[in-house]
Amino acid sequence: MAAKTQIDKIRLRFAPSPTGMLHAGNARIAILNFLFAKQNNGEFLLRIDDTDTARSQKIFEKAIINDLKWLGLAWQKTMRQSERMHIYAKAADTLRKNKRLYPCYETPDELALARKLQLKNSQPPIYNRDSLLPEKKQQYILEGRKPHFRFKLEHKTIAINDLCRGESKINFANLSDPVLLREDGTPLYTLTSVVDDGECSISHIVRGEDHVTNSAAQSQLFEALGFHIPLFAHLPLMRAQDNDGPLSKREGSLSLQKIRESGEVEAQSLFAYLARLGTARMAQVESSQHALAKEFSFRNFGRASPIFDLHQLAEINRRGLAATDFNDIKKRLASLPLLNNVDQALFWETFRGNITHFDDLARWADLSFSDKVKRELPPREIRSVICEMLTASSSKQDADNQLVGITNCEKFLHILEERLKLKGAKLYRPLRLALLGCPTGPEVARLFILLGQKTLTQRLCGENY
RNA sequence: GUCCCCAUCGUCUAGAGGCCUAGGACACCGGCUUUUCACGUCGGCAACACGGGUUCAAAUCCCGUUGGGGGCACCA
Repeated sequence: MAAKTQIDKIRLRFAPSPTGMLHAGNARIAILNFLFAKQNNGEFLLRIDDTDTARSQKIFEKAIINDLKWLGLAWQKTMRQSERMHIYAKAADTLRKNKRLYPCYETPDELALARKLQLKNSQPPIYNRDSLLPEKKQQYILEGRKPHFRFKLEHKTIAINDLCRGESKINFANLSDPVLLREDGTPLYTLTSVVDDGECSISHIVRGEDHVTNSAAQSQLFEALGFHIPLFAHLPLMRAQDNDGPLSKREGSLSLQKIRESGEVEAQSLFAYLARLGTARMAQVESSQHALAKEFSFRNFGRASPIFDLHQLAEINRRGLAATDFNDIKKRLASLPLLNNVDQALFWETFRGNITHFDDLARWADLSFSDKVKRELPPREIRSVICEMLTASSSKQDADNQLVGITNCEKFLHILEERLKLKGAKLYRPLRLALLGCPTGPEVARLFILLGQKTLTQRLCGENY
């Protein structure tokens, strides 16, 4: 028995169905699988669960792969269930031989009606195994019906150990025998997933708690097919902020593609947020994949379903950006307008602490370098002193006071304070309005360096000075 | 309807009977620092859903109520 759960290598998978866009909830599950595999030097596989040919689309598959790459996930192998149909047929044969697969003849309408009736009578809507009755079966066959096939669950009660939820009991009498083959002979998820997980020796199945009953039924299927049963971890589903229901059932605003295209969140920030949502470390600053993998543990996660909070995410994003090195972002910086002739490293150093989203940089670039921005010259008394000083500092004789380097700029401003007998907002607000046309922003000394003496003189003293 | 899971500050959570007049992080508010934002620092606001038990003692255990999430497809 011990051998049944023996794990030779940690191997995880993320298995989306290409029937729509990935949303933040899917991404979280993908990330958690990835991190656990990474932590244990295991493998991480991507499996496209495209057995539902009516709903699966190639464009969704591409979008999913794009989204996962954007998030920074990497995987060893990509599989497609549509390419493995012969393998599922073989597995079905095995089950038939073992008398675990039996034909059923009810139509979808009949089944739906039966469920409705059961609910009305306070009964759980469980399949009643009518097709197992010889006389019913006989009658159905005489009617010329084509069968679909169900897996016969053993009706027993077992204890399941879930890495997230701990021990819980499951009574199989409360479950319907799952349909494994459609009337047209094509296999369903319950079968294909187990066959693939078994054949790939998946060690851990990490997914949302909407799968708990699936996992129970599938554990019997793993056994019936002679596979080791993987370890299971079912995480509480994320909820949306507006409490408008679970993410797993919703599309739209929280689709990864939309989040990505909005440009409001860095992939790394989203990754870190989703990796820790539901744990007590949600807002930690250190967020490299390495660090996240190292600290990962299923025990860290609460059992209640957490809310996806955009404000919290924005805060993580802001702090992440403030800590980002120029080298890690210079490629994207180059795509911003107005920065062609600008020292971009300097620009980044100047503004990285003043942005929440990367796109905020466009506004700072505009305020810094655009001719169209309205800026106000400082009042005359400030202007006259500062312009005198600027002229002096630009002369070669006064090399000591030239506006090069942050120290010199700070020194310059302190002298200005003393000469004008002005401090704080009284002095700096007018300077800001003159330099950027905006009363807030980075240190004025930094702006001095960024703008350079010529622009500085123009904006503080006017064109004709 | 039924089965499973859950219930602590605005948010994510710590808490496995006395260490809890409930801790942390983020947000928020205020002081300091300061040249604005930020960073830093100090402080503040702020929660055990409700009702019954059990116990010398309950956020913690039990029961009920209420509330939330999930499952109950020829979807995945």
